[in-house]
Amino acid sequence: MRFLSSRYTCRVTAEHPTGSPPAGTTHTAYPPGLADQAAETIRQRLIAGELVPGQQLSEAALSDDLAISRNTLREAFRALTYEGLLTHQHHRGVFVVVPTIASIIDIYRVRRIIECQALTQALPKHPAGERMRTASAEALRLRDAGDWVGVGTANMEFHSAIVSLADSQRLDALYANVSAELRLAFSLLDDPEFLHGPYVDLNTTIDTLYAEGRTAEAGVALNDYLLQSERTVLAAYTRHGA
Amino acid sequence: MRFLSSRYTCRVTAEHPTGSPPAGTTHTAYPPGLADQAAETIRQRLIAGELVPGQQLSEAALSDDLAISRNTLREAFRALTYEGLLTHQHHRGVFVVVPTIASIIDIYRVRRIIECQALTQALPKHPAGERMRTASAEALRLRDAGDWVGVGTANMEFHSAIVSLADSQRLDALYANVSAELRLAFSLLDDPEFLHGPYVDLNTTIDTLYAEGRTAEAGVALNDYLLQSERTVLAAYTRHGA
DNA sequence: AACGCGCAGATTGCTCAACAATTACTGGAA
DNA sequence: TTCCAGTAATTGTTGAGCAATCTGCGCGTT
Repeated sequence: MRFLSSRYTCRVTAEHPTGSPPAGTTHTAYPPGLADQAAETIRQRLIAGELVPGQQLSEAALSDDLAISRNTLREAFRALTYEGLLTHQHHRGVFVVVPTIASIIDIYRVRRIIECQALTQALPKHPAGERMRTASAEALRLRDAGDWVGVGTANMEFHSAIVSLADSQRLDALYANVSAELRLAFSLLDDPEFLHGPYVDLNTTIDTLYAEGRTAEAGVALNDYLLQSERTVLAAYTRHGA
Repeated sequence: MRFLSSRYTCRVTAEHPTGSPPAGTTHTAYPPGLADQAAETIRQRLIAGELVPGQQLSEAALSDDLAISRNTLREAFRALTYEGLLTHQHHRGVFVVVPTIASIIDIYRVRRIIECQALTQALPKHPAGERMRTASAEALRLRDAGDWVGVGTANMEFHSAIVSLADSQRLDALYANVSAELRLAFSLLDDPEFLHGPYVDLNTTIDTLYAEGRTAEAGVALNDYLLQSERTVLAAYTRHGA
């Protein structure tokens, strides 16, 4: 079957001589396409809590609801599975991922390695610094307003900004996935004040440390931050599971 | 459309009470399924050089060649696109990714952050240490045999082992993707001796530093290693592109 | 009552054929 | 040559359909 390889139209397209799509962003073209739209819809239903961890997603029901064909929905499933939000069991169907202790530990391991390194090695005056500032300020504001779920999203934006200090599309994409998966775990715990409240002040601390150019100190502060957060989440998880 | 959400069979399956598939490994069940097989076949054709960067993959031709339907092939495309090996342009088709300077810089940025941190924070006597040892020995052996492409794969295995020191499935998966993409760039350059030769000895150096528990020194050595490798690759790339 | 067995019923895996939408190609006309 | 149709080819998406597999239920046996 080797000899068949010449069958594909082997024109090395001159359209993207060295350019080609960034290969690290959306991976899809400008008018999104139904499969991508469906994936986005499912993503938003996940963060809205309409789909809960462990729930099965029936192809027939969902394709009917989204008004797309089963084949198209399957493509969306494939994408979301690779993002870590759904699992696919052969001949059984796709399910919303249920976060485990192991996956939470894994996620925090990833976060410590990437976030701390990004912060420690960050260049001063990086554009993402502004994102950090506004996110931490927003978290502060929403905490005083009692909007704990808003605090959660602001927190996530803050950490996403930290990762983007590293200037890597691939790390940004990984973190987006990891972050979405962690949100699933939080939704399972259902105590946003306890999960997000204590870290608002730590955000501003890290924020100002970076602004002052003390990135090394900011890095260790963030490490402590994440270790504490991990302990909290795991404690809540085991308490909740019992 | 909110009220429709109850239409899906909302049984929280008791089959994976807290377990569920690891969610970080293959994402698919035991008998792989045609789409996954097709994705694997395409992957191997990529590393075999049968598919070159920039080449278009026609749905009709490939589905015919692989003896699967277009829809199934599309699922495979979706997967490979998320792995960073293919790009998808709306209404134009899928193409093998052509590595750019920017993507190479990005990949090395990821590698420095993850590999160095994994090595620096590595625990002693980690099982992956054995993988490092055998991989670096294999690279040494293959270099003396003049098998430079073999040296390349041994090198990749060595670095994959370093990443697995961090004990994170997600980092392992990310590194697998990044590594495959980098292989694409190497295939474009087509000078394995120049690209892999100089690093065989550095592998053993890092290897022994880790074995002696001097992880900090190993980490900085790896950092220099990667910086040098990046310079080499970028130089070859610009030379080749001109 | 508990356990195993087997048979529908439902769901997934995959294929095929078809059509709309878009892009690529080809052949003139200016 | 350049521009601009018109045509061909490819992708996007659908819907039906069938085989393979899983699920659940009833039934008989112990």
